[in-house]
Formats: sequence, structure tokens, C-alpha cells
Amino acid sequence: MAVPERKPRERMVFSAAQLIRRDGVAATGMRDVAEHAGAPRGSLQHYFPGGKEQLVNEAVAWAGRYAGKRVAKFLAAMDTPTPSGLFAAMVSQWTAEFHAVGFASGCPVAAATADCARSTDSTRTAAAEAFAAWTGPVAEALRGMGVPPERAHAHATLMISALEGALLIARAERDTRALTTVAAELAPLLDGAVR
Amino acid sequence: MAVPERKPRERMVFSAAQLIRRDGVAATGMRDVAEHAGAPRGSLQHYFPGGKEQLVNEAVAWAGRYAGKRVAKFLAAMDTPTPSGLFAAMVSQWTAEFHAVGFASGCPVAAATADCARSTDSTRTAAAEAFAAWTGPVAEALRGMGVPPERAHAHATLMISALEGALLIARAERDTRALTTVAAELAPLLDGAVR
DNA sequence: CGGCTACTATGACGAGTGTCATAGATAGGC
DNA sequence: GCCTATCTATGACACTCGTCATAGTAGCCG
Repeated sequence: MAVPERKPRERMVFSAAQLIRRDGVAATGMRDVAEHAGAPRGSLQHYFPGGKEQLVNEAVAWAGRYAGKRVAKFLAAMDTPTPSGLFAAMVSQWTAEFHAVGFASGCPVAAATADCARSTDSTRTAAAEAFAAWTGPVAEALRGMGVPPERAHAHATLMISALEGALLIARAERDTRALTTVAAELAPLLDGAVR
Repeated sequence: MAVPERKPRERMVFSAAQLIRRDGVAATGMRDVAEHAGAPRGSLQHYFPGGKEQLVNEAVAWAGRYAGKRVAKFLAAMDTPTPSGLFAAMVSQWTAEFHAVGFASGCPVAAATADCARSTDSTRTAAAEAFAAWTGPVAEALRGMGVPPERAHAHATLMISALEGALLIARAERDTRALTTVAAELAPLLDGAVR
């Protein structure tokens, strides 16, 4: 996937997210990010005076916004939206990506959480906000499908939890089995909440 | 939690698991492990000639075995075992630990997967085996409660996926909300499979 | 033209890493 | 006693990291 035409600063954030979800935060070097983004090394300290911490936090935030926006696209692609259909769409995006890149990359928010939750509090906060930026649109979509408001947020949390966990297992096993299993088993529960 | 009386080698594996789940694989140094275990630095190269990779892999394997053994203890502590009761026990162990240590530590298998799935294939395999060593006993327990054999493994995968994902969210949010939500929402589905 | 800002380029520094080499200690067998 | 295998101890090496300092370039305004 060639780096698209964007402003250098955005390219670096995007590249950071890509590398983080592949190798983790600690294993992703600033020099690697610059090279991956095709940006000069000196620009990093110019655009991100807060250093690696700032870059990582912006990458995590970017990932959260991206995931949130995807929800709307999934909805638009479905003729008759259902909770299980939305979840299936989320899962199939990941299975397709896993098959495309050979299970090389996971979720950047998960990587940042596992790596920095204790050491860097600002990154932990950024991860929490990223999860919120993802859960919110999912919950809203569920409400739009008829799920009672008091359960929509809980089901959104359940969906994202199951998805993140299945992502880990799938990556470890190099097999999308966990993802498809979770989607199949959760479907009746999700649709059962529609009033 | 003081390091219990064990043989030095086992202490180092145990300490490695503790540090990995706190700070991630890359951020955990060999010197840190030796110090945490109260073991001499020189012993590392003696017991683990395969270097850090070997130590990490054994720590991950240890974590998988530990999680698998816990299932039996959870079952023994319940008078009338149910799928939702087992899941609630797994969740409550984590909520208790989170409250005890201030959300400092996550799951070592998840950390190893996020950090090494691409870079170190042997660690990725170790993580997959750890998940298997955990899923197996859960599935067997479900069968013992009357869950049909063909669905027991799927439900075990669902339980562990949801738990792992909720762990990540809980750690990021510094709140056990995700864990309790997942336990509550998943309960009827899990118990509904009992014939 | 000068002057200023935005951005790029590059070398250096100190701290940290995993690993290795080598030497020292300790304990059991006989 | 000595010999040997197991374990400990420590200093050094090559390397990478994030960050800083400093200089250079491009482009626009006046």
C-alpha cells in the first residue's frame, strides 16, 4: 500500500500508526517512522516537539477516529442494517486485511495500551479516548437499529471487546478462526436486543 | 507480592511474565528480570542460552498453563457450575487484580502477541499455544456443564476473546466497566447453550 | 535587495539494550 | 585431598534509541 498524497505531518502520523500496530510502540523508532513516511528526519522534531510521546498519542487518536468513521461506511453499505450485520462487516474488514498482509498487523490502540498503559499516562489516556471514539459511533448505530438506548452502549463495548480479543488470538494463531467464531456466536445475542 | 520460594530458574520465568505484562516485551530488559527475580545476572545466560527469546517464550507458556489451571480452581469453588458463573469468576479475578495494583498489569500473552507477532515467530507460536492451553480447559468445563461439544470450543473462544478485549479497554480507561459489562451481557448467551 | 518564518539536513551525545567472554565460587563424587 | 559440573559474577562490546544542537535551504512579504 503506497503512502497516499497527504501533507507530510499527516503522513508521519499515519506511518507511525502503521508501524505501531505492526511492531509495537517500543520497537517503532522515530527514524523508522520518518523513513516509512518518506519524510526527512529533521521534520519530526519540527512537527512533534513533544517527541515520540506526542507522535504516538496522535497516531492512536488517528486510529480511533478512523475506526469511528468506518462504522458509518459499514452502515451505508448495508441495505437493511442489523447489529449482527454491522459486527460481521467489522470482522470481515479484519479477516480481509489479515489475509492480505499475512497477519502482520494488529490494532494500534491495543498495541499502545499493552505497551504504554503503565509507563506513559498520556498515551493511556489517548488509547481510552480512541476506544471511546470507536464505541460511540457503534452504540449510536445500534440505537438507530432499534436497540434500546440503555443497552446500546453495553453491546457496543461487548462488540469491540470481542473483536479486539479475537484479533489477538487470530494474530497469534495466524488463523481467522477466532474472528469468524466470535461473529457467528455473538450474532443472535446482538440481534436479539432489537425491539 | 513477594517473590515466593522457588527455584531460581522458575523465579526468573515468573518475573519475566510479570514484567512483560506490565511494560511489554521490548521494554522489559534482561537486567530488569534478574533484579526482579533476585537472581544473579549471570544466571540468565546459563539457564536461558537461547537468550531473551527463550525467556519470553517460557514466560508466555507459563502464563498459558497458569490460566488453564485456574479454570479448575474456579470450577471447584462453585457449588453449581454454570457457564456464566465460570465467566464471572474469570472476570472477577481480573477486576480484583486491577483494583489491587491500579491497572498496572495486563495479560502477558496479549502483550507478547502485540509486541512479537511479526518480529519473532517462535514467540507468536508460544502465544498461540498459550491461548490453546487456556481455551482447552474452558471448553472442557463447558462440556461438563452440558454445553454441546460442537459449541463448547466456540463459546470458550468467545469468552476468552471478550475477556482479553475488555482487559485492554479496562486498562486504557482505568475502569473495570468494560469487564463487568461484558460479563453481564454475555451471561444469557453462555447459559442458553446448556441443554 | 533584506528579513523573516517554515522547514530540512546532519552530526553528536548519553543512555540503554542483548549478548559475549572470562574468571570466580560452590558443591558433590570418590 | 583433587576433579568436575553447575552456577555466579562482572566487565566489555557493538548497537540502537530518543533527543538535542546547529546549520542550511526555500519561499513569501515588504
